[in-house]
Amino acid sequence: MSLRKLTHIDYAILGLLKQRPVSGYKIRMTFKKTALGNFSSSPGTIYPALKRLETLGMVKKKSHVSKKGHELFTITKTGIRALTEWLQQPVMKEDVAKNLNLLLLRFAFMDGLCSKENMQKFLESFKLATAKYIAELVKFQETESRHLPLSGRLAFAHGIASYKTTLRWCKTAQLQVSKNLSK
Amino acid sequence: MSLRKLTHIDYAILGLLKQRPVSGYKIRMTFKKTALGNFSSSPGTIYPALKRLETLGMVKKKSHVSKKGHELFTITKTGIRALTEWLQQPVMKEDVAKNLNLLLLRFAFMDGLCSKENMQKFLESFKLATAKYIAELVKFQETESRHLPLSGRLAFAHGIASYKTTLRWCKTAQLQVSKNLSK
DNA sequence: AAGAGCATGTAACGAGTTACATGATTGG
DNA sequence: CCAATCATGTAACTCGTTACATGCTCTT
Repeated sequence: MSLRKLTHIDYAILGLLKQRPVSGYKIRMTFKKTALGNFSSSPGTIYPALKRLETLGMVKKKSHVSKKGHELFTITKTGIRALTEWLQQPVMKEDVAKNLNLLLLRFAFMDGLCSKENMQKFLESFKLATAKYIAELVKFQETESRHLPLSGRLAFAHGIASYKTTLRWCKTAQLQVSKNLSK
Repeated sequence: MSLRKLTHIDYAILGLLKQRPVSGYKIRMTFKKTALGNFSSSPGTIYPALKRLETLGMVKKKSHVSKKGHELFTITKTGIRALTEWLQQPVMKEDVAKNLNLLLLRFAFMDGLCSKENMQKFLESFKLATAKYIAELVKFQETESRHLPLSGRLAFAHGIASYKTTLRWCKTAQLQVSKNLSK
């Protein structure tokens, strides 16, 4: 029911509300001032998004704090289900290439919603997809890169270095999660 | 005149056309299959964008290759001017936080349009902005990070590692450009 | 008492997505 | 000759951006 697909911001909002109920303004400030800053914090984005989520039954107003002009939003069971489904979506290689931040956001939200096993599964497929993508990039570099001007080659090299960092991160994250798992 | 601001895709198209005249379809395939894949390659994006750029006088059809259904586009002087201005925009710290790829794209396009001195200036401010941003992230990590769950902390650590890689890249890029400058 | 910051909203606009539609050319 | 790929385009829809508008609350 109502599997109308949500936008990235919708999921980011759901993830925030999962941690604790907050107001629209708090959400805006979070998007503005924290590392989640790749999302728009403008009122014209947040408030319509909250309204959308409300009509979908994924968030609810907790209005007994009715100081007028300070409305807390809570995530509903439906919202939690949608969020969890999103978190457990398989890691696609386009995600690695185009939406890396989103993958990290998904991972960040997993605590408390996904089992450690699911987190491990996520990290493993993340790692594989990243390694595969790096291989593609390196192959391109070997064949085509000489035709690029210096700045182009350097920019391309940044991409490779960046994904290698991500690959290393996957491995350390796997270690950390498994350590946490066993204690 | 006509300083109506262009979108990111518009600039990406201009940058491609600067290298050599290509068809709309070629542009689509480039966005689809190369590392520029963060841009949409759908016809509903590319063809309207080309039309927009054409009415702005930034690209022109080179239609003597009129095999019907294969129209090459060329960049005009106006287009080159707009592209160059964009490349020489100062590096803002929001760009580092939100549009890193765009900064790299700008750098990739600089060869042939900007002087080596301008490229050096770009890299220097890029490096400073990145270092500043890393400092902010580390500060946040020290104060707030303990309140985050494990997956949140790890995701945050990815951000820091990633920007450190970018910082290192800035330095090596500076070296490469200066080497190239002296020969 | 005034101004800064908190807090919520709306309306117009532009751009990207999706889906559809068409036709030419090449390869098996 | 049929399918796949090349190649271009359009229309409906939704979302995000920008700019505006309102009112409360705290501090100085």
